[in-house]
Amino acid sequence: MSPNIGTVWSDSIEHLTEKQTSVTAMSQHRKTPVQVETVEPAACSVDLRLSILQKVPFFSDLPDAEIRTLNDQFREYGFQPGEPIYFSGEKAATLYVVASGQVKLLRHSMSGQDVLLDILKPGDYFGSLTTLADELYPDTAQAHTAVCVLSIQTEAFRTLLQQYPPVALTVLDITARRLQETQEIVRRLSADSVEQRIAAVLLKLAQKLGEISDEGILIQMPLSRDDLAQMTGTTTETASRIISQFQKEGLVHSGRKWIVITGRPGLKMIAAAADTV
Amino acid sequence: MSPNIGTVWSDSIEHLTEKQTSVTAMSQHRKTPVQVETVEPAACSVDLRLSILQKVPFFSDLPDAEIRTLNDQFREYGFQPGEPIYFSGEKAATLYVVASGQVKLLRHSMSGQDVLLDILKPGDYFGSLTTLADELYPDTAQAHTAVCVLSIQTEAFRTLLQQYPPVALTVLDITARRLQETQEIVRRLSADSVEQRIAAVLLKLAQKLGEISDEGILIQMPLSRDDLAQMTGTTTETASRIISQFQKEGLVHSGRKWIVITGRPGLKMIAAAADTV
DNA sequence: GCCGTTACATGATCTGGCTCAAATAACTGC
DNA sequence: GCAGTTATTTGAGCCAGATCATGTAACGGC
Repeated sequence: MSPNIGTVWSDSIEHLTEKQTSVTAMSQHRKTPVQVETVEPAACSVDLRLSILQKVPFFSDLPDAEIRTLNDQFREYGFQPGEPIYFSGEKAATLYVVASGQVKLLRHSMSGQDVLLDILKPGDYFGSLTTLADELYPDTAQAHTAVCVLSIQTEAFRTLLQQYPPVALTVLDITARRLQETQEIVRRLSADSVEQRIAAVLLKLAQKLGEISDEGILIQMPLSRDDLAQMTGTTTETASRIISQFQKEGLVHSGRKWIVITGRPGLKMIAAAADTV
Repeated sequence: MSPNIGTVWSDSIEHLTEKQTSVTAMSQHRKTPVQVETVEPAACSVDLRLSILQKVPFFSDLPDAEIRTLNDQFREYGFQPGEPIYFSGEKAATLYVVASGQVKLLRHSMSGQDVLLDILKPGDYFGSLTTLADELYPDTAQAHTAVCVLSIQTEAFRTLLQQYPPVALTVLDITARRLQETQEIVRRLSADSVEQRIAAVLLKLAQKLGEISDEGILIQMPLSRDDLAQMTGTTTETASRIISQFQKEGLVHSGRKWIVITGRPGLKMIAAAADTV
């Protein structure tokens, strides 16, 4: 059997915003180039709430008036970096939407090893989407940066989905897409080397959170070797070694908790390479 | 941080059907105990179609009259074991439902290694659920046994979802559930040993396709060491070694392409064990 | 019932990546 | 600016599991 193999998803970076880095034009920086936005932890303004709800892909189809109504159904919460939003095993009945900042989604193992499933950005949803079975969160959500999240009871959300079929379809699309992406991760964990997996994750993050800087594509969030390791099913040490190697090869420029991609084509080669050459 | 860890999903086997094994009461069988149902490859009867559509979780809420209408929208196809239903990379615009038999869902890697994402049973859907992006199948669907599948154009299906919001919600629930399960696989691949992964997959398959026999729970489908390896991200040899070991420990009884679970509690211990004891 | 084919088993060897360990370097708070 | 803390780097040894190799047993076809 010789099926078509290939990357199916778009991998353009055209959407990336170019931000004028006022600091260190000579690029020999040692300080993090990541711009951590300091959010008032306990409240996002009403304006922010509305603009976020509009930005949530779910609701982008809805008329403004409807969104204003929805707005009342949501509550807002702020969390500090590292703070848990909910724990795996807790009773699950709430759906969340990231308003600002980033949220980590992770699963814990008996061995103590945590696996980082995803890092969510503003507009992404998480938590309990459906009123299934036993109603316990299978994963833990944790603030990665300072975040503001909007929340709604799962039941209320489902009523809403019944009311607006197009919204339900959009939510389905997003969930189906996430399933595809997660299946690709399964494939990578089963068939690719750690080096390939790390290259792939860097490219993915660049696509998702990348920002053009004078040196290359800055992944606009704090990203430690350990985060990287938890995302690729390896150890901190190995992640560190691989990043060092990439840096030697001129593919990335990195420091403490930040990475700039300087050789996207090279990383793509590595991520896609068949071992058997 | 010390979050709650634990199995969230129900793991009962109460639903398993008990089938009177007419063959080899003395259980020293060498021939496969798996009962391969021989289906007319190119056609499932109209009755079968209706009863399948009713069984599909999507439509179980719908009144019979509606289902009869739906029936016209579906076409049916038969496939022989090993035959591809669609290939990754092909243009995707069709949604399928398994009517009878089992379907493998897999992804290919450049290295030639295939990863088995799931084995679907009657009532399960696969193919293109949503009209997303570039419309290429990211995975390959292949008949595992002789199968009969029903198919509908993705567009028609979406129209249908718009018409029946409760159906859309059910589809969403199923997709969300699959996402959860796939994330659990990611966790296992990242954090568990091969032995644990194989034990877990056996239990999962037992829950899904198990049938009580006089010896234990028979996984009612052909299941080779290679299938097992592709599901757990290991090699055929290692899978074989682990099964041999399980057999020595009295946890399973197995032959060529079949496995009976004789020690469910033992397997559960292994699947759940923290390495650090 | 025999033969060819296809799974499966198992030994021997090799290695990518994990573990353990210890030294630096970057940030933070004061 | 200094001290303490936390992230990163790098080395050395080790091991689970991959690879390579070979033998054997089950099954299907005729």
